[in-house]
Amino acid sequence: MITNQELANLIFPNVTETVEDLEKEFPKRQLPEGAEVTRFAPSPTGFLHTGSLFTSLICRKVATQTRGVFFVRLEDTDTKREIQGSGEELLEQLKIFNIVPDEGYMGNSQKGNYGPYVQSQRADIYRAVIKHLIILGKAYPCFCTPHDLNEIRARQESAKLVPGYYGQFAKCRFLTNEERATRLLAGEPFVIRFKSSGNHIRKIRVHDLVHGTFEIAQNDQDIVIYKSDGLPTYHFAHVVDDHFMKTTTVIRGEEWIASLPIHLELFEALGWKAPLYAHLPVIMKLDENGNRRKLSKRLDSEAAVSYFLQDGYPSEALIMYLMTIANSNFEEWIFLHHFEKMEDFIFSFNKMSLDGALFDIGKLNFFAREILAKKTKEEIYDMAVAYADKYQPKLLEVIKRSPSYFMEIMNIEREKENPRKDYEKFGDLLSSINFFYDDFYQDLLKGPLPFNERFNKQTISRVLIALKEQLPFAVDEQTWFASMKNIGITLGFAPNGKTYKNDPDKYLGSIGDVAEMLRIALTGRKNSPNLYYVMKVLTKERCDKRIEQIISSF
RNA sequence: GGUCCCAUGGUCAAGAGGUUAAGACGAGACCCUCUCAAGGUCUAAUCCCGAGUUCGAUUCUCGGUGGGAUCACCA
Repeated sequence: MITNQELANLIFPNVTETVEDLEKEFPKRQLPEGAEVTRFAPSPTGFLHTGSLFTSLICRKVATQTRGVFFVRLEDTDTKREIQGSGEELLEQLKIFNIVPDEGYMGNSQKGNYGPYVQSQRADIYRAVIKHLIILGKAYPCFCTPHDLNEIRARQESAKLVPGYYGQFAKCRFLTNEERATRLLAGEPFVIRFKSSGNHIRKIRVHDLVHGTFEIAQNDQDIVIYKSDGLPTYHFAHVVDDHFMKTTTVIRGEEWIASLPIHLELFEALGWKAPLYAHLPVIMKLDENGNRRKLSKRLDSEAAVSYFLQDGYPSEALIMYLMTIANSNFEEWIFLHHFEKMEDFIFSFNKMSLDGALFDIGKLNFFAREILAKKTKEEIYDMAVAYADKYQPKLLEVIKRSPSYFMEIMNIEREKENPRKDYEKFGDLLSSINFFYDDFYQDLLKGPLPFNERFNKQTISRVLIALKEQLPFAVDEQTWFASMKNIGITLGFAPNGKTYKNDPDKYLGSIGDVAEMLRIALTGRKNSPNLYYVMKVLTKERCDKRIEQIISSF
């Protein structure tokens, strides 16, 4: 007769640490009343997902608000899917969004007393707990091959039964310890399964911070907790880690609700108190058939946080947008606070909507414009340089030609009550300001200029020559504009659009046409910020040269 | 398919047993105007369906429908 203890020793001969030892090693945290311990637990399988940013944002917020702890744990038990370096990348990207963990995995180091925070370094801990479960008779080795498993599944499907490894189908749970030992000794590959005592006919009540209380079927699957590669599965690692790391609130995506009964049963089997759970709605996207689906990293560029970084969105804009999804009262709050100090907003789980929001890039753009409009020219400069340095060398080169010139450009109609709101991301900055730079301006001249065809070249020349005499370098905006108007009138243009429309035969055009000629001559395009300021920034020398060049090209 | 979650304009959504059913983004119109952006004013647009409870249901209950998530030695 082989006891569970003997079986456990046979499987894990070198594991001497017990669960009690571990409990001593990881005592209760000393934290203020009401402090919550949250965690973000990504797998290093690629770049940061927008949904993960959302989750980690809320984890950070909840911990900060309650003076608790937010830590990061790297879930790298799937060695096949692991992408080298992506753990560090994840951390870096979180930092860009001001989401910095208090402890845990920090990229190249680890911080805190509840580690290690990388699952592949916790093998001894998992083994100790599994050994404990085997001794308790709540876990057993399973020798079923993928082939066996497929067979079971096929039988269940044809009999229209719930698929899986449970009850009578869990063949290996009925093996005697002698049989187990014999096969183990023979070197048969195995996994360890949890011996479920649940029944899916029975329901359990579960509590969720977002969804409230609801009923769900008990788990009855003998899930794998220890893989043949010696690493735990997610379910088991979650329970063990969040227990020993003293997580109070597990905040994760809604896709985990279905496996909640497994986790709860595991906690119970180990005699541990389960944490609070908050299952967040997933961010959705409309597919080509008009159906909603979860943002997919493979199909949707906006699923990867790096997409927004590459485009040069201000990081605050994405966070602000995500906060509107997180809490329905946030938007009103941030309007009231003029898009500032969003860290002062108090997040609450019950202000969270229950169905996943469609990702709305238009709304993100709106926040981005608001945020950039609020920045000073110095801030814009710093942000632009940081962006360009990483993603757009050409932009960096242009900015560095003269930081002060760049700042003047960016400062047009900025320092006022209602600043311009035409920039939303740095990715398209260069194309909107390039005409301020002579080399780009010359490139623009290579194409046809968008002069109104109603006017011939003589007329345009006459207008430009006259205006050139009155460029606004010694006068204020009103004075200059009045003088442009006068020049226009002298040359046969109506003082405003209305006058022209009422009597189109009497005039060559309106003052708008005059301004347009000048604008095209100076900028190569029909739209630009206020001409007065554009000219000021360009300097008299440049304006003169450009006008002369246009006239002589006719 | 089983199980669970969800359901107010195009999107994000507030809302209470009786409301003209907020607000924001977006769209459209007008004003301002040298164009654009901004700003101002205005407009259009929503309670999934069916029963039940009730004097009264978009709100409560049930059923349907629709959408989503999940059913691995992945997390």
